Amino acid sequence: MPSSMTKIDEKPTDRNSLFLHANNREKGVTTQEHIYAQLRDAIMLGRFRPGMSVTIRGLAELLKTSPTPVREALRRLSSENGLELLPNRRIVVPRMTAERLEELIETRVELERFSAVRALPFINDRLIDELEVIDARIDKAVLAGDRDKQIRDNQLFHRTIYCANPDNIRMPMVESVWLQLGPFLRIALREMGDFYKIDRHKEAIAALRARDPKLLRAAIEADVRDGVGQLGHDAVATILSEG
Amino acid sequence: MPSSMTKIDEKPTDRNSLFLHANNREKGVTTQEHIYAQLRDAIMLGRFRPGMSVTIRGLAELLKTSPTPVREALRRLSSENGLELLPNRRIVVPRMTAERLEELIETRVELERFSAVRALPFINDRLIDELEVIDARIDKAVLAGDRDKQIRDNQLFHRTIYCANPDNIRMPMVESVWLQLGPFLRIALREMGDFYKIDRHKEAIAALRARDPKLLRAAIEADVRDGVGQLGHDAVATILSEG
DNA sequence: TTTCGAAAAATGTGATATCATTTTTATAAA
DNA sequence: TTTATAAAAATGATATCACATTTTTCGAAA
Repeated sequence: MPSSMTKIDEKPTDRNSLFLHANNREKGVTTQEHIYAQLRDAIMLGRFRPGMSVTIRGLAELLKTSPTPVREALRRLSSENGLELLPNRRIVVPRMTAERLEELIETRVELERFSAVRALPFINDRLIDELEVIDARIDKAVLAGDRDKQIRDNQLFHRTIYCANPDNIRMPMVESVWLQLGPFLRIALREMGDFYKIDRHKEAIAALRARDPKLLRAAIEADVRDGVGQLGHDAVATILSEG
Repeated sequence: MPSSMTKIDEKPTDRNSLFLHANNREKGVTTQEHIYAQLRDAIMLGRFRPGMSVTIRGLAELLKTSPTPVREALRRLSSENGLELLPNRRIVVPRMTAERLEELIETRVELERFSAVRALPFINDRLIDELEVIDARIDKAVLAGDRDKQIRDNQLFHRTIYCANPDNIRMPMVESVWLQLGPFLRIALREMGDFYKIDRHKEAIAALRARDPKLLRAAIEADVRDGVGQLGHDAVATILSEG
């Protein structure tokens, strides 16, 4: 486990506990954009535990800026349902329920299968080669136990496929689902261990090479379900009770 | 045509042209929330023409507030892809292309069919009665030529179905698609006239009463396609060239 | 008339101050 | 010890100011 996780593990309800690199942002990127990216990344990688609350001032202090850009970044993240603005104006990481989890998974399946098929006409061999490079990186990350890289490159793999369609308007929706699964995903991956059964990515690549929509749909669905869907109801209950 | 549209028609690229009631917001609603709702409503109802640009200060003046809450509202709307924040920091209403329109329609079909079916287990007779009341209101609005009411109540009809599922996480995505269709929808409705072929809502209601998923999917798909999908390619081209 | 360039205006971004509300803390009573 | 209550602190919301960048304006040169 990376040492950067310890603090959160100690006091689950503590806010503003920690995250990555504080302020090494490129030129031309606004503060708001930078904060948004940082927070989004942290949520995606499961740095924030469900139920945890954050404050504008706390984040501003942590990221060495004023409340204004933080507030806008939070507004965006809540628009994408990565954070929840409670009626009492408190900002929390949404809690997971078995029902919500199922909705998220089924929605991932629907959106991503469809997006893959809609991208198919735009797929070329160069892009498939690129996908194989990414997939190789994922395999290496799994072996190395590098969860962050695994999660990030897995998303990159999917994003690369779907965005082959230049007019794809579902990408923000897919990203929103990923964001909502983020706080849960980290815990799930820990519980599940690394028992990756079959490499669905290789199935997807084969389907893309064959330009076969049905195979592609099946591969994407299988991959999504393998990711978080395969958890038995008992395991889900265990994880849910935790956060 | 409501008189409230004239200004925009006169000078299509003018910004901050007009909208509804300026400041009659309920107590407890924050300024940002109010502005967000106003702008969202305006976009949904096609008050903003594709390509039109808005400014923070302009909207702030128009709505009699400071730039701060306006910026946050705009941030939210761009997160929902109802507005576009250009790299040169200008804020514009996205333009429509034939490809994007097709993506939007197909995504509506996928999302809404699925959401309807996922709501089916939660449907009760009281809710179906409610739907019939809403549908009657729509019929009346169509006859009266009240486009605003037609659009609003049509959305309410769909929302009422999908939100019967208390864990539905696709509603924000559906609303985002509606938002993106907004600026186009108004023009499309004007071009198409009122030739509503068959009342798909009544088909949907029948399917709900029968608790029949297949019928429901078919009815929802037909309704969505009737809405904007039925436009021939020529008509689309005409409309697109306009904005 | 068109094109170019500098001044002026407009605009987005971010920091700070103020206010209202909420949360927390501290103190006292049961 | 627990509960209730009031003071204190924290927090979110908004307005305002300053700054950097972009856009527009306007006049001179081609």
